[in-house]
Amino acid sequence: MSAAVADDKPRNAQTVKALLKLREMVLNGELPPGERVAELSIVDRLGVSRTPIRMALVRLEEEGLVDCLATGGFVVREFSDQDIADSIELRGTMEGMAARRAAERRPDRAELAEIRDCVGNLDALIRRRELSMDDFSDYIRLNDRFHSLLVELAASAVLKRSIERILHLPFASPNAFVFVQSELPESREILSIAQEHHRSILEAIEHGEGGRAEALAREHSRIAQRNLQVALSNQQQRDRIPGASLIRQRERA
Amino acid sequence: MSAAVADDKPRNAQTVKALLKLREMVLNGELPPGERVAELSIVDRLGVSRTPIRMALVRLEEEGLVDCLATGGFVVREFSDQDIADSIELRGTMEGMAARRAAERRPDRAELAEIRDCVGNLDALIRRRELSMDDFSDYIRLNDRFHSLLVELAASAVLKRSIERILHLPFASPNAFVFVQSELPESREILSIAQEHHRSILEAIEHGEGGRAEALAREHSRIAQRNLQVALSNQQQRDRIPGASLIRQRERA
DNA sequence: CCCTCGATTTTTGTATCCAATACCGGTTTT
DNA sequence: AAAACCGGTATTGGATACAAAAATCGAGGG
Repeated sequence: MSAAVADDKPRNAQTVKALLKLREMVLNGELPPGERVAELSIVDRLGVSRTPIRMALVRLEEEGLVDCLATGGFVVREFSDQDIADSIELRGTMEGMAARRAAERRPDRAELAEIRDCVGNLDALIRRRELSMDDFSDYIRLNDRFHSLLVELAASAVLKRSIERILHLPFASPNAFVFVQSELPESREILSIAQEHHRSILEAIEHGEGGRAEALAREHSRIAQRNLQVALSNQQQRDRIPGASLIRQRERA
Repeated sequence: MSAAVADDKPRNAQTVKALLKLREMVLNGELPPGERVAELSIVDRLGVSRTPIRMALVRLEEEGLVDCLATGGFVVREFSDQDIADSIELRGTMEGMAARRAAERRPDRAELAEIRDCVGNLDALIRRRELSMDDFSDYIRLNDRFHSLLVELAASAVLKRSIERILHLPFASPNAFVFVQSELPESREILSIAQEHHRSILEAIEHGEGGRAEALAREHSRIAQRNLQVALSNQQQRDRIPGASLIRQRERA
């Protein structure tokens, strides 16, 4: 019998630790945009040697979170509002392709079971009278699941990789701005619209309607675009710095 | 006066050397798919120490050319014919987005000058009676340039990065299969069709017709799909191994 | 004959070491 | 006073050292 509990110590523990921590530090602004990332300063902060930190930095550079300085070393990349909007649009485009591919593949009932279940759960969630904070985190989980399953249904490894990579960019994830909705009076309506999208995307896939599936997935990503706009104007009202980062708001999520 | 000749010795020369060489070795099959990449074996072959090799491998893993083995180390990734087709489709999708974005941006004459020039040169090239091998390499250069400029016109850093990354995948580049055309009797006709696409994509951008530009860019990528099919059936005729790699053919390019 | 187990030998992941060079401040010079 | 110069420090890229894990291979047992 296998005695292996979840004591999974990956062989490259230090590197993944550095990668996860550094990514988090960049995303939540602990390492401000434009700041040079001195490896030594990270060494004391994380307690791992330079080597895994450098590996992690290379990965982050490929992901696009840091830039490789010509003179050597890395700086935290600055993301303009336009960059964030572009990421969302690109995600929408690629998820559109995924939806079309899924529809054209004509998956059978078994393959569709999970995503149907997911949509069903979302339906049930939305139907509740009041939406507590727990409900919102459930929503985020289910929403994430829907998007993952959609990509899975496209059955394309390269598409999957490309989409997953872009999700690491700041605010590109499908629910990066759900926390904005949760504060909006029309929150429930937005969720209903999104859920209507989910349902019809699934329907289009079931019917093999590739074009419709694609168009809907793209339209779906516009919700994120709108939430981004709201977040930006909220922030603009709060402090008068126009294009500044959204990091503060995000911490509440 | 600046005495600096092109003695550009980048600070990280070893790493880029390892990256370029390793990428080439993977792409031309010197490192066959499925083979584990032992760092030591690379050390003697390239004459650089493990550290830069390791960096390069991490980058290649992010690019998708090698996979990170759960047990540790890297293996050359296997690309199925479907993977190659998917890469082309994804490139077409993203270039479609680029074309639409370019059209919606309404670039002015100055911004369009280069791509117009490029299309003009392509026109002149196609009009020649006979196409020599030199002409074909000119075509490849100009075609590459057209696609780069298209992405440039979209003015989206994140889109640009995503497209450039996928171009590193095997046979994903816009002219990966032009060498197939060059052997085909209908070669000239295919080039004409492609050029017609180039012209109308530019026209759509000039007129601000985003949807048309997108549709055309996508259609344009179908040429690559067809060339892939031809290459595959060619190879299937030659040796009877169905899904085998296209590497042999590529070496002639 | 095949399978299992164990010792040997690679190979990896991480830490450290070294040389080169970019950065910073003070100094000098015009 | 401003700009160029210079020297010291800090930091990076690359090489190496070392320990732990994994593949390899052979012997022994079923």
